[in-house]
Amino acid sequence: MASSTEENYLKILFNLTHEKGEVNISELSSQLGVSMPTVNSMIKNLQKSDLVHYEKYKPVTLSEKGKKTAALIVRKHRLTEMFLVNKMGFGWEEVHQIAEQVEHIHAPKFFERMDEMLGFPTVDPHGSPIPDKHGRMQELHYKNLSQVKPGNQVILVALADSSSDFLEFLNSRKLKLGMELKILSKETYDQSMIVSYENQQSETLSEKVCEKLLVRSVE
Amino acid sequence: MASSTEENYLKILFNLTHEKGEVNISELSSQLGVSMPTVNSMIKNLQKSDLVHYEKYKPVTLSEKGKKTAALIVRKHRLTEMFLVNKMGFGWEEVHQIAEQVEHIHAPKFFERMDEMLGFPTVDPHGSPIPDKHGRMQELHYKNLSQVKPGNQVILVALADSSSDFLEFLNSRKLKLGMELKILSKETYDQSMIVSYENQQSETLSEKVCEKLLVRSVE
DNA sequence: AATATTTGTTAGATAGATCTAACTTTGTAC
DNA sequence: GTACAAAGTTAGATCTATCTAACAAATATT
Repeated sequence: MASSTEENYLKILFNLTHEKGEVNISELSSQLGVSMPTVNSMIKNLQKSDLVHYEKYKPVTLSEKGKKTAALIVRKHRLTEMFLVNKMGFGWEEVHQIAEQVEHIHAPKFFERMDEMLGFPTVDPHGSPIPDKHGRMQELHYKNLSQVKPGNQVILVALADSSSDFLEFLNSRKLKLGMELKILSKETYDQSMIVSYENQQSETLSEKVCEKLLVRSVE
Repeated sequence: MASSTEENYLKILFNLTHEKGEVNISELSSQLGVSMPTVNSMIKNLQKSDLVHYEKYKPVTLSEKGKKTAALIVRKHRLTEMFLVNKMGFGWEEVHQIAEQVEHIHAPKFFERMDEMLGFPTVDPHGSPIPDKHGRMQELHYKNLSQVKPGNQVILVALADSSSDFLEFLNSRKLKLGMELKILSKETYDQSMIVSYENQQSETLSEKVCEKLLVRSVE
């Protein structure tokens, strides 16, 4: 069984694979906050356990076994976040650090009970999909708000950044998942957007923010 | 901050101190499932961090700092067990292994929320006291059933053994905390007792079992 | 009291996860 | 296409938590 450390490598490998497609040693190194030689030697371990494919100087990829293992850790993380928000009254900006620890607990029944109590959710509080108990995750490819043309109306369905800083920013602007957003205009100079929502509130959102807001069109 | 390993040493030290008064290296060794030299060296570490007092060939004792640290770990363990039973529908025989992992999570708010949701319980599902958030634990000194004379009536309030084997045995005899028990007779040969309870059910309980059932007199 | 048993200690080895320093390979830029 | 920068690797050290083997102290037994 993988150690917590190995589980973290697999999880980050899984997330980076979905975000950027390719994962190299230096990216892992900075995401994990450890030196490159450390990553290098750990990747060799994971390779010995058939969890990753690796060739010198090439990007690292998860094996099928590694993908499944990683997906099940991500599942535990996201179920935990959902449980903390929906059953324990935490704000979405508070749950990441806790889930980061709970995800390493080995107790299938514990997570099955969470799942049941939550009514088998398919996404977490940040709109990220929750892999099923076999480690299968539906790939969701949403547009981000910065690609939407002024005049259009969309629904905020997920976030490309779940850092507490960003979540607190969204709280301060009363932005929540599920909201209908109307793009009023876009500034050509800095790509910032003026967006109105819900109770006619309207806000200016920088390009940096718009890129992290994932949306789908209103049917 | 103490590692999970150190936390386990402190917790077992705390529990053994309350159960047996004195704690020696060999007892720790068998309870933790590690060799005596390992315990010896870890105790020296804990001593450096002022968590225990130790002199060669003498029993180990917790310092004030160690007591508090240990009590807070026990608090997390017992709150978790209570949460699993009362809020997540687990049986009392299933929760120990899970709590064993959850107790090492560093997230004060997580346990405060559990505490609130549970209505600030003072004992866990096995009747053991839950230390408060300052690490203070009320000492409960219950009699055990084997010391009760035939003819008397008592209430089952706690267990001196929370192993799943014992808990499953209690399940099979429908024994639960809070039940009123009447001692009908005691066998002089093997100290086994015939006890009746609730719906007039009556059972023979061996001395070994009676010693693990903690009771108080009916007022 | 002498001896045997249990308990505890010391020394030295190992495995996991990390680091720094030094070197190599790959990719980029002029 | 050489040269520089970025990315990756190797070697060797460190720290934690563990082990076994050998020895020493304390306790129990006769």
